[in-house]
Amino acid sequence: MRSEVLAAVEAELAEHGYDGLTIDAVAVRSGVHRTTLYRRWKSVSGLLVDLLEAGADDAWEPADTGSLEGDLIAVNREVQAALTARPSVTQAVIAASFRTPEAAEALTRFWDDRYRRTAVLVARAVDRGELPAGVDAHQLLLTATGPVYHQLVLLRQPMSRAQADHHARIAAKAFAAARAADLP
Amino acid sequence: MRSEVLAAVEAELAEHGYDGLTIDAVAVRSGVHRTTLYRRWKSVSGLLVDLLEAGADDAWEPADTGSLEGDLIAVNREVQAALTARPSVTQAVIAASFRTPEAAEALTRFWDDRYRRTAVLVARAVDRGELPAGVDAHQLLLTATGPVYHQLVLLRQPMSRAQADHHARIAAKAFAAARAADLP
DNA sequence: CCCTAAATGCGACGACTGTTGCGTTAAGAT
DNA sequence: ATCTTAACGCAACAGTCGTCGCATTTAGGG
Repeated sequence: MRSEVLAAVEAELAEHGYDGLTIDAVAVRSGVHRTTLYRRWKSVSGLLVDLLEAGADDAWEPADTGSLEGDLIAVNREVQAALTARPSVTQAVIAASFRTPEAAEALTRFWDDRYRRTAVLVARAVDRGELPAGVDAHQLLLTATGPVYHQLVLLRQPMSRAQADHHARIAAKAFAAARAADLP
Repeated sequence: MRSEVLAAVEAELAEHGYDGLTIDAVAVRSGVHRTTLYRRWKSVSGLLVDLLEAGADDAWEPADTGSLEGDLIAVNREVQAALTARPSVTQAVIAASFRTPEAAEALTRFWDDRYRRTAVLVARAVDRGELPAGVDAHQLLLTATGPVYHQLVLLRQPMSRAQADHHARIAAKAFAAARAADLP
């Protein structure tokens, strides 16, 4: 039952986008009654939150390519792919997060978890001597991923995978350069 | 009449936020009839778009501090201030942009204009020899402002002015470092 | 096999949003 | 001053969203 409903949500999302996503459409497509949807998921945002959490891999961890630059490129490619997918569940939940607090909380929980897990690649880079100890992992990841999110979500302009790669390299070099500048 | 309505929109925005912003509330507060609001502004998004365009300074231009780093810091401080203001019209329009195409278009027009104007500080830096010719201004500005937007709008976490400054410095150094790396 | 409780289907209802037709008012031109 | 036109106020209306009461089904335990 849950899977049918979530599949219907995804299909509706692909066809009509977030602003065209309605409970009734999900009901008729999934064959589940309106009332049941309202009772179990409360709202459209609730459906999207469940879809997000259903798609969240509990075992997810960032790729280990052997270099900070490579790791950041891998991260940025995942971000770019998630935001340009059709339909993009991430984009939909972002949209929903501006309407209901539940979606906003689910999204911050999701990102909080992801950024926390991704921090290990910074630790690895420190161990390799690519970065100085004490680097703020969140700040570094923000430098790498922030431009990608901003371009694709807020500015609503295209960003190729190559450009996403480039921003990853900029972040890697910027923080490595900071280290070089600290040396005598 | 227009100014009273926009003032009412801003006041309602401050009290109830975007998701609590309703046409009726604006009508009673401004003393203008519902129907008139629907006819002239079409929707809540229309009101916010008008508020954004009313607040947009036609003569705006980025500060000229004499250095790329200083200029980017000034830009990031404006962004940070706009996003943490109470109420933040920018945040409200961003929220509206996920519901109606009109708001999305108005927002991209606004940012397109701002980023285009801000590009002059990159040209100045090139003239001063701080940056190599041919630097992609948009990419540089994205590196500086992207993290600020992402942190404050999507991640919904605080970012101090000092942190915004830091991201401006990172961007300045990253692109300047790229130039140094190109030199023999 | 039956009994109980939880979940679902169903129809109807109230609340809210946006629209329309019509009368009234205000502004500008001759 | 009068006429014309556009904008506004007003009330009623339709469509949609979310909720509620009740009947039906399903699952689990005695």
